[in-house]
Amino acid sequence: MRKLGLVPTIQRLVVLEFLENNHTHPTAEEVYQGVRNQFPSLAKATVYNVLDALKKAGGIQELTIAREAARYDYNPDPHPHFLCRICGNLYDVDLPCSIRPGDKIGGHLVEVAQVYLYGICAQCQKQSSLDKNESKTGPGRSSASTKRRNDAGAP
Amino acid sequence: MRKLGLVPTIQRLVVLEFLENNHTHPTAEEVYQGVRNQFPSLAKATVYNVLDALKKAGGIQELTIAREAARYDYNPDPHPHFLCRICGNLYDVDLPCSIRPGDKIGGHLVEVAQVYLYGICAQCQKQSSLDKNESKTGPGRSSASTKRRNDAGAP
DNA sequence: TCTAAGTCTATAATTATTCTAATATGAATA
DNA sequence: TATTCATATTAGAATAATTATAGACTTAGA
Repeated sequence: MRKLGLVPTIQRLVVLEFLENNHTHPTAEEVYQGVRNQFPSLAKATVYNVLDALKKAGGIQELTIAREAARYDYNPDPHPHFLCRICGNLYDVDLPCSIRPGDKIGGHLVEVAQVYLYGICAQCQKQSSLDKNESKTGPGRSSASTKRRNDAGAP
Repeated sequence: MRKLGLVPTIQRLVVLEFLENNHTHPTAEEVYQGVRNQFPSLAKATVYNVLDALKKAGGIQELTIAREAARYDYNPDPHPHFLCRICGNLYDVDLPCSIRPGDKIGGHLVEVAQVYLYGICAQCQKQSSLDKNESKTGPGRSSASTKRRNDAGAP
């Protein structure tokens, strides 16, 4: 925490630890809910403040992959992300990126580069083909988890 | 408009025409303001509906490059975008993209791929070096246009 | 023209995020 | 250790983008 140039308060440590243990790229709200159990006095504004401070210090990164809410990644190094429009899960993706901070493109100085992919994740593809087979014999059920909203929007 | 499978209402035509003539990637609010002059009865909800319909029909694309508001691009073909954190302008960028819709990455089916770049645009770099020289001789002035909010946030 | 389906308008509601002002805490100093 | 100052936290209100709702209005096709 000190390496980031931040005063190491208990709130910051708790939030950072939560992100360290939850690589699901939670929203600020999800961080707030997840941390409330072990730290009920934590205010939601503090979650926003802490996430912002950590982001600005380079300890985490913020993802604007979905319009509804920002998501936070414990890993501050740039790497592509994949958002499933069925289940809403957000995955890290391993791909080489041709653009680096410091590059100039069309005269514009690049400081941050984000690659966001949208589609159907491996698990939901599998589920959807299972559902199709099921529907030949019995009543089907939705393959979509309702963990997050259902139509996580591709732009 | 019919090619998109949409009922060609006057509202849809006016919004689409506005985007055709304004390649600045406006927000829904900016579309609304820009169209009000020639069509004062247009409701803001209609702007959202129309933009959503056009997006779903594949006539335009929605960009979630900034957390504050979605932006809309008359060109529905995927291509990288650059957001300047000084002036807030959003630029199209010409870069080959290695990922195509239909690709599978780590088992995930990619339908849409977005590349978002954040930094300082060519014009603002120039302006900032001008300001530095100015400040040696006289009182400086901010180089930042206030056209949009000033700290268009990189994630 | 008549009708059903789809669209538009105005307004209210929702939701993520930011602001504000008071309080509390951490770091530096006497 | 007591004091001080800057910074952080809290709770709640405020803001702003977006979505939902309900009724009026168009559009396309018979």
